[in-house]
Amino acid sequence: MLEPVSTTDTAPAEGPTATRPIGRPRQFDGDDVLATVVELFWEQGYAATSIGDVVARTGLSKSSLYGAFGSKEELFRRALESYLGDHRTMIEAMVADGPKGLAAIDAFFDRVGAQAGGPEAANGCFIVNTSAELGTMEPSVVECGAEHRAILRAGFTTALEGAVDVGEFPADRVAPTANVLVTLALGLAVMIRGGATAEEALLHVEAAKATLRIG
Amino acid sequence: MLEPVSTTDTAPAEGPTATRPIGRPRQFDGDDVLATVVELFWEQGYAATSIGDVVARTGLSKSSLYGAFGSKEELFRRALESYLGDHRTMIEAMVADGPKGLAAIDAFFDRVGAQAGGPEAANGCFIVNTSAELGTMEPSVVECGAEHRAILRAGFTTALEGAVDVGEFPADRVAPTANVLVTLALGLAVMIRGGATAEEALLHVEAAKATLRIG
DNA sequence: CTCGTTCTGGAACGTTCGGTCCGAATGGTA
DNA sequence: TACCATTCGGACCGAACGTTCCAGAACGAG
Repeated sequence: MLEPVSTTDTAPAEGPTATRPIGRPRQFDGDDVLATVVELFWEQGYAATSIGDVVARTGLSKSSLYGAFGSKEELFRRALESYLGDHRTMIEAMVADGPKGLAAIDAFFDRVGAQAGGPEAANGCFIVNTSAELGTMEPSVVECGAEHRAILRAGFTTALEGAVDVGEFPADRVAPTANVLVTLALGLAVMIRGGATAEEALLHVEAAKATLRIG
Repeated sequence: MLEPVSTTDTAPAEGPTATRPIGRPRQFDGDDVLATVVELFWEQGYAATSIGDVVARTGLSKSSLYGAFGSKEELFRRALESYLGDHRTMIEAMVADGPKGLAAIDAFFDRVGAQAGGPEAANGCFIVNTSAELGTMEPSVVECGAEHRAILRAGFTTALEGAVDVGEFPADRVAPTANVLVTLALGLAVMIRGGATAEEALLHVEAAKATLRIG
């Protein structure tokens, strides 16, 4: 993951001078396909999603899929990385562009809570679902989960430090509170994925937000 | 689930006077088998566990399994219910017999945290894993998850009320804090299942416990 | 002991799985 | 235009899946 550039794995080691690939060009965009595949695995999980499902959803043929991604396992890994990248970008954007201090954290949890009980089933967080499904079977998934938590922790820490700056929050409680917020985010994700009603989810979201303000 | 009595589903409607079953008796105990099956599904998840795995682990033959439980789906449902029952019993026992007040909550989270990074992989919570894997696909799983949260909420509420009685905790914060603790419990479970190191898990456990004492 | 009923082991069923293969199609290059 | 590396669609593969079936074993009742 050196460059976030669109690549499908058969990209023939593009040198500094972008060499035009020879032979018949791909008829699909690898990143578009990956986005569709993320949706699918996110909804159904790894084991319950067959290559046939992927073929049906993407419209590609099996050989195109295997030519571009190698195997179901690799395809899944790529999907997970893609999701993680998007997630990181989103968190960083919220911290940088959104409200500051405790309001930033409110905004995050409101957004999480807004998923619950939607018309189409709410799927929680792809990484959380995958961690729960596969556990420690796949080292890359373990690493992905750890990085996911690190991203959340960093975002919460930055927001809490902003809150400290404006006197909203005691400085000595930043680190433990960031950890609590990470755990709460994971818990809410699994709760929403599990079909909690919007009311129940909202209750937990409000309780999480209230936690920040009793110092 | 009227009686927690050992039944496998082909029990011929045992009347008030226990009628002796006719024909060849079972050569296994349904509850023992179910306990083994819980382990297996807990470790591997629903979709990744085959009937062949169950046969290998239990030592039963396929026909015995199908005769007693009907299908993979029913077997899984029974396993989940069995786990939920054990979980309820354990929580109620902790509340009734263990330390009181905030110390009861400490004990719970210490116990959760102690799982992390063990020699054999820590599998988190079977119900949490299942909720994350299956989402809302199966209504009985949704219901099971909701009841799991209700059990936790009730236990935490009782413990917090005990803390209020001895002046450890403000009465007006019992309900929201119980909800926060439920969310934290789910979050920790998925984190541990995902292979978090013992250090990271302990950090989050301590942060969770600290949350209770800043009022 | 014999009968009736149930359980057991293992073979067998049709389906679906992840993955491979190959001939036809494609489009850039010369 | 002819060439050629590559991709595409779809048939195909062996293995594994969940489930069913059946002949024989096991036991209680008569």
